[in-house]
Amino acid sequence: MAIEHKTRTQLVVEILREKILNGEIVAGQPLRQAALAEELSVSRIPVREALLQLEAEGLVTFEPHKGASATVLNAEHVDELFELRAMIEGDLLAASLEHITNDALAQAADILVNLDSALGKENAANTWSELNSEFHNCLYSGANKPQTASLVNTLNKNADRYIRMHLLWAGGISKAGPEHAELLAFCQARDINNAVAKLKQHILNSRDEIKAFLSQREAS
Amino acid sequence: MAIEHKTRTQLVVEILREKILNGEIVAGQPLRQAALAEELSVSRIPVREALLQLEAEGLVTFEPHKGASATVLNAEHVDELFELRAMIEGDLLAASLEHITNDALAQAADILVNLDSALGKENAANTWSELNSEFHNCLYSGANKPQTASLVNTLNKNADRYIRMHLLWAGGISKAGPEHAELLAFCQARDINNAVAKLKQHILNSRDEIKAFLSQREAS
DNA sequence: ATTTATTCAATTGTTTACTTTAGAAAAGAC
DNA sequence: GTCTTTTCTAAAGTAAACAATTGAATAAAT
Repeated sequence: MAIEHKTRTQLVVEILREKILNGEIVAGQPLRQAALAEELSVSRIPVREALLQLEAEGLVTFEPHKGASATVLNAEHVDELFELRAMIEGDLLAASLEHITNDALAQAADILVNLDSALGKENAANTWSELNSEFHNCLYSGANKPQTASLVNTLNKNADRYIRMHLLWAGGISKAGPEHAELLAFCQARDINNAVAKLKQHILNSRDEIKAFLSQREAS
Repeated sequence: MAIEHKTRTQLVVEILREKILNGEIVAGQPLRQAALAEELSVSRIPVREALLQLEAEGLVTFEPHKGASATVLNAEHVDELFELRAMIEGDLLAASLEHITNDALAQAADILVNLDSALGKENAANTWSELNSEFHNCLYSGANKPQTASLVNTLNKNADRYIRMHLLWAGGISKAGPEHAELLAFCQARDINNAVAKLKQHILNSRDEIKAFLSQREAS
């Protein structure tokens, strides 16, 4: 198999994205091109291109002549983001369940086992959110809607920031475990209506927990 | 008022976007950085950055070391795109009608008049699609959902390519005129359910017309 | 003392020049 | 003659140098 040559831009995107997701780069803090370039041992060009891509993903804002910074996290953003996700992912799940394979469902079940056992471990936030994405993507694998799927992944990268924050500070979305199990059961039964309803409820519940956490945090 | 300094990248984005939307740049045709740079009298860096932004908008695909090209237009793409639009714009309209002002509705009515009269004129495709966007955005102005609104605008830039193509070759979406009028009437009556249903029907009708046109075109 | 110009430094935007990659053409092996 | 290997070229990726913009600090004006 051929070695895949990643461009410096792609590497910088991945590094910066991870730093934003895990909170190492804090929201609002200016991202100086020269500083990042030196830190990562590249020139400013790949850094600029990476920042541009991250802006398209919604993780960064880029103002001409002013510079870039990680987008700020707030309650209104959560509201809109998670409602969008509930709507679009609901649609995607419905389309997927029409054609999903038993293999995909078995794989989802496997991921669920790892997901539950990830909570106590080292680096829980990172691995949990990664497995969580895998689980959901697995359930959507039958949809055959590439644009929608890629949109969902972009939205999830934004949601991920809140989910990791919440995981880190509050120990996790309390209802996620049982909700995932129930969701999978409805999917295995190909019960589209209940599966979609459960998924939307799952997303909106996490929205509520995160909003509650955020407003509590803002108060102090 | 201060003079707004647009960066070269921004200018290149606008020029290339317009060329893609109006078909001057044909789908699949490779976009050579050096050639574009010379044509627009800039260096390759702003061209690269512009291509990256257009990729984020879905108008261009960018493959490392291979180069960029305008994304290809096809029936499956239309299907997914217009269904996404129907769902998201429906949601946006519902949210908007809760708070929309009479001023916004009056403005929408004004735009509708211009829209109808634009069809016969010179450059009909460009002005029609621009006014069409304005009309829809006007109806969504009460939503207070900035992320959703910006997503809708991105999706519409993609849809615009098909709409302009159809406008140019087939003379326009046949039912658009009366549908717009009916939609506006429901909005003025603040009849959310009927307005949303009409909007979705309007979007899905244009999907059908465009798909019919595309498959007919592929045959010949 | 407050407001308006002016200078200056930090940072971004852009160009030019250099390096690397991918894919086609040419050369060699069988 | 077909298949592998090598060479070469066009294009993309990257770096380093240069130019332009912003906003703050300073100076001037009323």
